[in-house]
Amino acid sequence: MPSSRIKSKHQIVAGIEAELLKRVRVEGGKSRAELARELRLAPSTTGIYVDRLVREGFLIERDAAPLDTGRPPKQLEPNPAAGKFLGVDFEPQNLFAVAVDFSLHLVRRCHRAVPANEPVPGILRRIEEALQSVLEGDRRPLLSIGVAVPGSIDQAKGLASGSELISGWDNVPVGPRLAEKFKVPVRVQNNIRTMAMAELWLGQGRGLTNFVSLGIRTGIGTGVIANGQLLCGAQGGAGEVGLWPAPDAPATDGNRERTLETTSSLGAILQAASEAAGKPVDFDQFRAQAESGDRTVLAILKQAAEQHAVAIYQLHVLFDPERIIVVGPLAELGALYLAPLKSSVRRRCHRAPPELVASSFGQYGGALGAAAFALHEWLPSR
Amino acid sequence: MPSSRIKSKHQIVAGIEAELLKRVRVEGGKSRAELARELRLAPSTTGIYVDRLVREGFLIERDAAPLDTGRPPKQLEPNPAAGKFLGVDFEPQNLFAVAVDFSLHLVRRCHRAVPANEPVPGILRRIEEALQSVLEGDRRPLLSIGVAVPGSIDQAKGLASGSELISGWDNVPVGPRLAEKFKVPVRVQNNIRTMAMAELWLGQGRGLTNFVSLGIRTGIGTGVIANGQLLCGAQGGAGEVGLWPAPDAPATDGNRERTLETTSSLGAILQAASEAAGKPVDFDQFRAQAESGDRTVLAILKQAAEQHAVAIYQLHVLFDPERIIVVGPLAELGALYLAPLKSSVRRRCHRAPPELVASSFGQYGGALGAAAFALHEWLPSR
DNA sequence: AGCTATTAACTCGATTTCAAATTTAAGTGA
DNA sequence: TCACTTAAATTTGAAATCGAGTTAATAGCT
Repeated sequence: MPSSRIKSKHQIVAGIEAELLKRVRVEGGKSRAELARELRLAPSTTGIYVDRLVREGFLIERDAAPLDTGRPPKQLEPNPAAGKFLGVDFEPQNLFAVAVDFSLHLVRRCHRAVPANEPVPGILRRIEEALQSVLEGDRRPLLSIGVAVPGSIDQAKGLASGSELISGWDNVPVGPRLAEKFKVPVRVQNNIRTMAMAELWLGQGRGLTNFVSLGIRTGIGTGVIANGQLLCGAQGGAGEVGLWPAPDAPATDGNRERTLETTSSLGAILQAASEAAGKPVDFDQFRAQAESGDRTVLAILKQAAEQHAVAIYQLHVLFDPERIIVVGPLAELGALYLAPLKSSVRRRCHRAPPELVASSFGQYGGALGAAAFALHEWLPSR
Repeated sequence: MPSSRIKSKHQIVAGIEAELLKRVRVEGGKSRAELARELRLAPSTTGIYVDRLVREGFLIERDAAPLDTGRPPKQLEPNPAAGKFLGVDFEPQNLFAVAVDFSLHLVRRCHRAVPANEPVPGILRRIEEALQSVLEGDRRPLLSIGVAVPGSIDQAKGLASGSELISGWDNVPVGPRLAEKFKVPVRVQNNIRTMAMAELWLGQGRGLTNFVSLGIRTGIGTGVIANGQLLCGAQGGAGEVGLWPAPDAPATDGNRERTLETTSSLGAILQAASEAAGKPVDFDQFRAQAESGDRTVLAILKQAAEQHAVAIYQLHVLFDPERIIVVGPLAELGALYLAPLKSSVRRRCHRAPPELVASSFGQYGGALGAAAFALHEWLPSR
């Protein structure tokens, strides 16, 4: 494997502590011995770390599960009272925020609609306000905040740029601004990618090291986990498959180029449905019509699935993932959407088709992913 | 960053030694202090490691370069006599093999033509024979062998499978077979990916952590370096962009599907040129015709470049790489190929187009990459 | 020449981590 | 009840790594 970075002792120590906490969170009830085997550390060393984490209140010891044979292990659990993390997901029309405890269980959430064309300062204020609202209500210490926003992300500086859908979205200092207000580390990440994080740690991607999530909301993008790592690209702008050409798609209004996003995003789908109905259709109406078997609506859905299938096929042969996860409102339609999608993908594949599943998160996936991202990047301070 | 694996002490030690050697190889003349800063190790620790590597004959100390101020550092160089590595690249019609010394300098190479439809046992015999021929001629110890072959790769077992172009290419035990004959560790990797390795360590990708190489030979594939790591996919089958649909391409013979590979690989290009000429055209002839300004040939080239540009644009927005490198015979055509390619890519991009360059390796890129792969995976035995 | 500034390389006591041995806490069967 | 087995947790002495301080080697200046 090319140039894996060597870490200094301090980094290693913090990394081991973080990794221990992570493993206990992901699957509680582990013992020191089990962790030692998993991390290939000496049992004695693991003991030292675990003892410290227990002493500092991050882990708690439950009394021991019986075992067929041998001394029963003392089981470890994350201490929910150790602290909490916030996650917020902003996409042009909506703002979702969550608070999770130390074991990633949801403790609070909120949703706010955002007016179209809200200027950037207003957006930032609303993000702060939403975070404040999920922050209240318990006295656990706040440890870190994850923020999911559209566009390219400069993670080091906490800046967001270049979303086509928001004017003035350029070098917006999301990270520094929130860090100053809440006095904790803030991680900024693209919101399609945080949805992939949510899948990786809580959803359909648990235990996998190679998967692709295709997010279909106002725009279309992918979050890719390869070798267990999130792909961000050199400028934090990876995953913009919405810009891929879609030459086979039916023409939309003549001026715009035919891309995956202009022809087959949720926006494009709802617009097509609105045009067919002669009146504005929102997603709930669209869903209701689809579930009642409306032919026109189902045809629109199938048409879009056809386009998505092309992209999925391409991602499949490019990444050779273990699984491809469809994320976003369409995932909530179940077989109505997934069946035509799968059959279209299968038709294109000569070899084994990808394992294709729908996300099981609702709308809060992006915010949960942001919180999970913050949690997993967070290091127990020494 | 998700679940980075914690390493045991032994792994760390071997890893540090390998990393030190790597850095000295990539850029000679480094000092202990410089290496300590780069790896964030204590100078004392670095000293211990370097001393050991010098004692064991992997590094040699040159006397000290002057410095504006301060004690001049003892410069370190890889010891070319420490050992050598072999690399071999098999693609359906050709076999390239190289021997490199410990600092990755070429010491021997050879090329063999392989008859079309050569059965698998014959292929393996020819690979062994080519390796044997570059092995001879000096007495440095052989340390490891890298093998580049088409198809999906099971790296752990050293098996290759599933190339559409070779019948019977299924679970071929390349690694075990060569390991038994040559008694050294053998690394097997897909040959498009080894070409990316060659770029990463010796070519246009040096110093980058995010780039894409697009290889156009008999087939079309990509090798992607993301976060400094090579993407292989869950089954070692990543990068098969040759299977991407190419609906805009002109029709080839009616039966075959229109994919990037069927419409725009080197094979497809030469076939189109042959049809136009009414007689078989090989690449050297094609090249001569292109360089003499033959309109038909240039039109065929431009047509292909148009298709490649679509794929490059898609890879650009998907990976957000620092650079995209075109690899393979077409890269040798220089501006004749690159100019239409670049203009076509630019036409598709609304934002900044990718930095697009041609590989500077000749045909031995794959073999060199295989050797580099073996070298970088090799660990100084303890 | 002698002094100062600067950086490399080395030395050495303190700390971390390991591997092996020991202790602990159960179940099992005579 | 009491060995015997098994596996977790802990203890312990050895090996590794660190960080701070020391020495070495050079340039520039007086």
